[in-house]
Amino acid sequence: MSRLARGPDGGRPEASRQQLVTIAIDCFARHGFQGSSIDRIAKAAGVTKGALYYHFRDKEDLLLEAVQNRIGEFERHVVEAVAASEDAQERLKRVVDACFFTATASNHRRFIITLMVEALDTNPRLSDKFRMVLRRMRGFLADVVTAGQRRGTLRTDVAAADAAALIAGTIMGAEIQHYQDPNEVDLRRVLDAHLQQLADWLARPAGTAA
Amino acid sequence: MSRLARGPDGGRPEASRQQLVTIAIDCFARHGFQGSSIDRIAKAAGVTKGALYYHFRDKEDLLLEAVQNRIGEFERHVVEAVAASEDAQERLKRVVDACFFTATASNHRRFIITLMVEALDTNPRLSDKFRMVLRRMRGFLADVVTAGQRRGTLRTDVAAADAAALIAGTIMGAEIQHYQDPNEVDLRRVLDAHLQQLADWLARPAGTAA
Amino acid sequence: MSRLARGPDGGRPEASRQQLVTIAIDCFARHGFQGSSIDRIAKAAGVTKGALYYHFRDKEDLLLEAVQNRIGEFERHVVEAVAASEDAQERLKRVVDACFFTATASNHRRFIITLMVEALDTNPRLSDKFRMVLRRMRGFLADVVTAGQRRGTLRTDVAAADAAALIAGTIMGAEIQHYQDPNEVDLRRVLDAHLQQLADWLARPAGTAA
Amino acid sequence: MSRLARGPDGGRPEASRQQLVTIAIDCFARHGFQGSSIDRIAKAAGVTKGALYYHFRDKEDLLLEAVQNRIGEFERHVVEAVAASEDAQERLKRVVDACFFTATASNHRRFIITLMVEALDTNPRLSDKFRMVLRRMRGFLADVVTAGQRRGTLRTDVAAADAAALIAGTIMGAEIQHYQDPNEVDLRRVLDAHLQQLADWLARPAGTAA
DNA sequence: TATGAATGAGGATTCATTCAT
DNA sequence: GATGAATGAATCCTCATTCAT
Repeated sequence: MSRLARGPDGGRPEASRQQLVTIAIDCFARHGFQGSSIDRIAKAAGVTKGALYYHFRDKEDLLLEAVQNRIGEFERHVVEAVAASEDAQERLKRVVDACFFTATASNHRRFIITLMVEALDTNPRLSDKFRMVLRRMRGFLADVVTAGQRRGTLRTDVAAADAAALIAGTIMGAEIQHYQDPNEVDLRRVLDAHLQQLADWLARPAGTAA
Repeated sequence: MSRLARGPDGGRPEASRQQLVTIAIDCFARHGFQGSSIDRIAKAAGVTKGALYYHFRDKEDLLLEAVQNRIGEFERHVVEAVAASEDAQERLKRVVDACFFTATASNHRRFIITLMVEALDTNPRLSDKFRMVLRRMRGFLADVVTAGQRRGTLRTDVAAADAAALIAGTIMGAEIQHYQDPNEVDLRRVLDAHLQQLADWLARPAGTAA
Repeated sequence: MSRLARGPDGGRPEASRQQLVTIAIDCFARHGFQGSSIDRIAKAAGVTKGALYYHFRDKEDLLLEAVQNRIGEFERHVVEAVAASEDAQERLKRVVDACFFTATASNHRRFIITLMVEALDTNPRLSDKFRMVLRRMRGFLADVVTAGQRRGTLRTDVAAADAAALIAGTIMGAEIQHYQDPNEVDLRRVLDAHLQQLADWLARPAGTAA
Repeated sequence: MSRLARGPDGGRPEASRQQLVTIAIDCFARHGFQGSSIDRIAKAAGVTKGALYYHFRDKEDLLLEAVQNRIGEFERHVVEAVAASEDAQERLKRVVDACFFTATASNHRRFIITLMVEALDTNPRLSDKFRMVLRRMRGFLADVVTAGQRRGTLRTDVAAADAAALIAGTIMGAEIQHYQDPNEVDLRRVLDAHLQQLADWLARPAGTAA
C-alpha cells in the first residue's frame, strides 16, 4: 500500500487521487510546469510514476486538475469573503485580502500566476482556462464596482471594466514583485497602498449628487 | 555564406550575432526559455545549432545576452522619454507610454515579463538580473514621485516607494492581461485609466500648501 | 520483455542489470571509457539508452559499478588463490597465475588496466579508486614477501615494498605488451620468466642463516 | 602574425609547425588523445583551429607527428646512452636511466605510455606504430642481453627475448604506478630496485665458465 | 599563412509515456 | 491500484572538419 493511501482516509478510493493533486500543486508552484517532471511529483508523493498514470491520463491532465482545484477554491474564497459585506470599498478590500491570504498562507496564488504566464502561447488548453479565470475575476470586480456606483458610494465616471482590469492587474503585479523580491516588496504594505489608492480614486467627489 | 549574413548589413562582422540575438528574443518571448529549444531558435534563424554555439557559450548565455540587450534598450528609452519633461505627472505618463510602446511595437516587454516570471525559482542568475531590473525601475519611479512631491505637484502623504511598486505592478499586470486576452483587454485603454487613476490619486489636494 | 531478460536467468529481477554491467565491462575493455558511447553499450546489450539510464544514474555510475564488480572479483580470486599455500614463492606464483587467468580467460584484467591508464588525469574519482586498488595490491604483495622473509625463505635485504611495486608493475607491463602485440608477446611465457626471475632474485642466498 | 611565429625562429616556415607539435604533445600527454580537442590545442598554442588544419591534415595526423617526434627523440636518446658503454649491465642501467629521465624531466614518456594504452584497439594506425616502437625497444634490449651473454657477463640460460619483454614491461609498469600514485611510488627507487634485481638475476652464476 | 564563421554528426542526459505483471 | 522496466523522442552540447576570405 502506498504511503498516501495510509492517510487519514484509510485507503478510501479518491483519497490518494486528491492528495496527488495537492502534492502536484506544490510541485508546480515551486518549479513551474516544465520544471516539474512526473518523476519529481511521484517522488514527492512517495509513489511511482505508474501510480500517477493510473490516476491521470497524462501530465497535462494532472496539471489541469490541479489548476481547476486551486482556482475553484480561490474563487469560492473570494465570493464568500465579499458576500459578507454590502459596501463597495469594503468588498474590494475583502477581495484584496483574499488574494493576500492565498498568496502568503499557501503558495497557491503563486502557482496560479506562475502557470498563467508560463501558459501564454505555450499551452492553448491551459491558456484558455486561465483566460476564463481572469475574465471571471474581472467580471466579478466589475460587478462590485458597478454595484457601488449604483449605490452612489463610487464615482460613476470611471468605467467599471477598466477599474476591474486595473485592480486585478495591480494585485497580480504586486504579487509578482513580491515573489521576485520578497525583501524589497512587502506585499501587505503595497496592497494596503493600493486600497488607499482605490479609496481616493473611486470615492464619489465631495458635493456630487448620489 | 549563411542566410543571415545576406541581410541588409551585407555580411558585416557581428551582424549575424546581433541578428541571432534578435531572433532569439522573439523565440523566447513567444515560447519562454524552456519552450525555446536551441534547435528551434537555430531553425528560426536559418542556421544550424553549431552556429549558435559558435557565438554563445550556451543557451543561458544567449538568453542573458538577449535580456541584457532588451533591458538596456528599454531603460535607455524610458530615461530619455522622462528627461524631456519636468512635470511629475507628465513624466509618469511618459514612462507608461514607453512601456506601452515596447509592449506593442515589438514583443520586447512581453519577452521581459514572460522570462521574469519563468525565472522565478527556476534560474537564480536570471532571477537576480530581473530583480535588479525591477529595483532600478522602482527606484526610478520613486525618484520621479519624490521630485514631484518636492516641487509640490504631488501629494506628500504617500510613500514614494509604495507608489513606485504600485505603478510598476499595475503596468505589468495590465500587460499580462493584455497578452493573455488581447481581445478583452485593451492595453492602451487600461493604461490610460491607470494614468487617470494616478492623476486623481497623487494630485495635491486642493487648498494644500505647496 | 527485453532481450536481456530472456537470458538463462529467465527474467529474474536484477538479472538484466547485472548483464548490462557485464556487457559494459566488455565494451569498456575493448574501447575504453570515452570510446564506449552509451549508445554503443546499449546496442551491444540489445536495449535502448533509456534502459541504461533506468539502471544507472549516468555513464560514470555504470563504469564505477563495472569496475567495482571486476575489482572485487579479481581481489577475491587472488586472496583465495594465495590462501591455499604457505610458501612465499608458491604464493607469488599463485598471484601471477590469477592475473594470467583474469587476463586471458576473460578480458577483465585488460578492462582494469586500460581504464586505469585512461583515468590518469582524466577522471579523478575513478583514478582514486584505481589508486586504492593498486595500493591494496602492492600491500598484499608486500605482505606475502614480508611473511616469506620472516619464515626465512626469502632474502631479507630487499625492501618488501619495492619488491611489491616491481612485481605489480612487471605483471602489468607484461600484460600491456601482450594486449598490444599478442603474436609477439606470449603472456604465459613472459610471466613464467618473471617467476623464474623472482625465484632467482628473492631466494635466500645459499649459506645464509634462516 | 601568430604568437608562435614570433618565436626565436622569427617566422621561418616549419618553425611554427614544430612548435605546434610541441604544444600538442603537451596537451596529449596531459589529457590523452580523446581529451585533447583541436580547439584546446589551438588555444594552448595561441592560434586558431584553422591554423592547425593548415599544417596538419587532421587530428590523427597531428597526433602521429607528435608521436613520431617523441619516439624518435627518445630512441635516439637511448641509443646514444647505450653506445657509451660496453658492459651489458651498465648498458641496461643506461636504458633505465634514459627512461627515468624522459619520464621525469618532461612528461614525454607519460605521453607515449598513455597514448599507447589508449590506442589499443581504438586506433589501428597508431596502435601499429606503437607496436613497432615496442618491438624495436624489445629488440634493442634483447641485443644488449645477447651481447652480454656472448661476452660472458650475463647468464646464458635466460632467453634474451624474454628478458627484454620483462625489462620493458617492468619499466612501463613502474612508470604507470608512479604516474598514478606519485606519493606512494618513488620511480627512481623502484627502478633502482629493478636494476638490482636484474643484476642478481642475470649475473653469470659464480664458477660458470664464460 | 591564418582566421572567423559555420556545419553536421554524435554523445550524454531527461522525460513523458507504455505495459506486463 | 500500483510497480518496475523499458522506450524513444527531444534536448543541450561538443567537436572534427570545411571553406571563403
